[in-house]
Amino acid sequence: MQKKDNVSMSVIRRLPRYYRFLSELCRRGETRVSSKELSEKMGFTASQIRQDFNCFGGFGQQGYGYNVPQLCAEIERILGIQQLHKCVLIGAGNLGKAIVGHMPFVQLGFELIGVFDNSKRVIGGKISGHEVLSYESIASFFESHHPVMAILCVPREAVETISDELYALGIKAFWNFSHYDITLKHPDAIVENVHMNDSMMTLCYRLSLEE
Amino acid sequence: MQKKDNVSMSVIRRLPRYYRFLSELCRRGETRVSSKELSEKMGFTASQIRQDFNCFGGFGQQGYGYNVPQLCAEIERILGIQQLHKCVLIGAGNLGKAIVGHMPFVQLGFELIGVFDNSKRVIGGKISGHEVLSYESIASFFESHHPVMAILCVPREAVETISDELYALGIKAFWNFSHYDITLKHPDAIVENVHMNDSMMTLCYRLSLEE
DNA sequence: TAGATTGTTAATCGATTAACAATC
DNA sequence: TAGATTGTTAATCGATTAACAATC
Repeated sequence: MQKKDNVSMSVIRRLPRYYRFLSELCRRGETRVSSKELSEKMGFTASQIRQDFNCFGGFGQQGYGYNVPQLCAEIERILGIQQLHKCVLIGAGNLGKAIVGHMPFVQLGFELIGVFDNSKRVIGGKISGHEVLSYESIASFFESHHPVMAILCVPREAVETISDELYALGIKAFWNFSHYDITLKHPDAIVENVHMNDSMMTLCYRLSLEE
Repeated sequence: MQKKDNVSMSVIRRLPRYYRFLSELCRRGETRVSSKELSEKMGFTASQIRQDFNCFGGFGQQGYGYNVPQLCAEIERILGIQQLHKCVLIGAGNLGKAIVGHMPFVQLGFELIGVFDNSKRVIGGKISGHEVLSYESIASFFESHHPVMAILCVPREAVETISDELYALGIKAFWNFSHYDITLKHPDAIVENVHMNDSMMTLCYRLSLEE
């Protein structure tokens, strides 16, 4: 039942994966799972799985294993998914549209409260039920709504300016897709860069290895 | 000048990042850089940087540092970026369009040779200069063109079927975006899943920590 | 009780960092 | 030559795995 307070990033990054698997088991109505079964399904070792869960407390029962819905709920709680952090998305191009249309925000702990663009062509239109607002009005929007996270889907040239502006307006975290190869740096802000370029180059390397 | 043949994935995953930084230095006309300078700019330790480069050979010169264009070229060579692996993209929805329009394929070591969809509405149309082909014709396309990598941008329900089909047709690698939370498993295939969901949940966790 | 499986400690493995001799 | 910086070995650190006592 001990509870580490400095859980390593290696563990944290595995949590969403556990959550995905356990949600699926839950959905199928499974009630019970052992670290051994999970290890076979997920490709981690049983030992690692027990270690990971024990960073947060003893969720299992000797001789039985883990209760699926309970474990699932615990991980959901640890991830803080019930909190619905308010977020905005900047850039209603194809990538922005794909994310607005297909990201299950609420299931991931977020609430999308605004979509912004600076192009007259799209402002005022709707994507997946969200009206596209003018980026020019974003300061007053922040004053009244206080979003904490911004998803950036804007062109390369615009990233730096926009992230600076949003940071000044008090945004706490960025999820940056914008042009695949920038590294955002803002003191105190949480930045998650989705480096598509890097991941594709890694793929290139691995293909090259095979000749 | 020793050359490890089993370079760890931790090192490989840093290579694209080195490449991005060095390309930028190159572009600016810098000719020389030391591991110390790089460490300050990139946030790795100088020691790690030297270790990393030395997995592949001695690219530097004592007392001088590294020659920027040369080092950059070496990493490009290691990553195999000049090889232009043929790839196809499946699914010409918003995500597919964003990727076709904005991924600098050639710079990343790939050549996009076909875009496929199964919707009559988009087949025959063009996105960023690429004609959208019918998914039904993909088998014959494979026979004549032999792509090695497939980018999946299709709905969740379609992922499994499509990946099975392409694997049977001889595809060697998948870059799977399709619905953010599937884990593709094909024996022998190289699979790179872009888990947007997971990355967003990690962000949620970190935001929750801050209250 | 016997069997199963956790929680937890100890051992191993691998990756990062420090140190320094080699050398430009 | 003196100063700088690599290449490389050794030390440290952290993460994973193994082992097993606790206990359901």
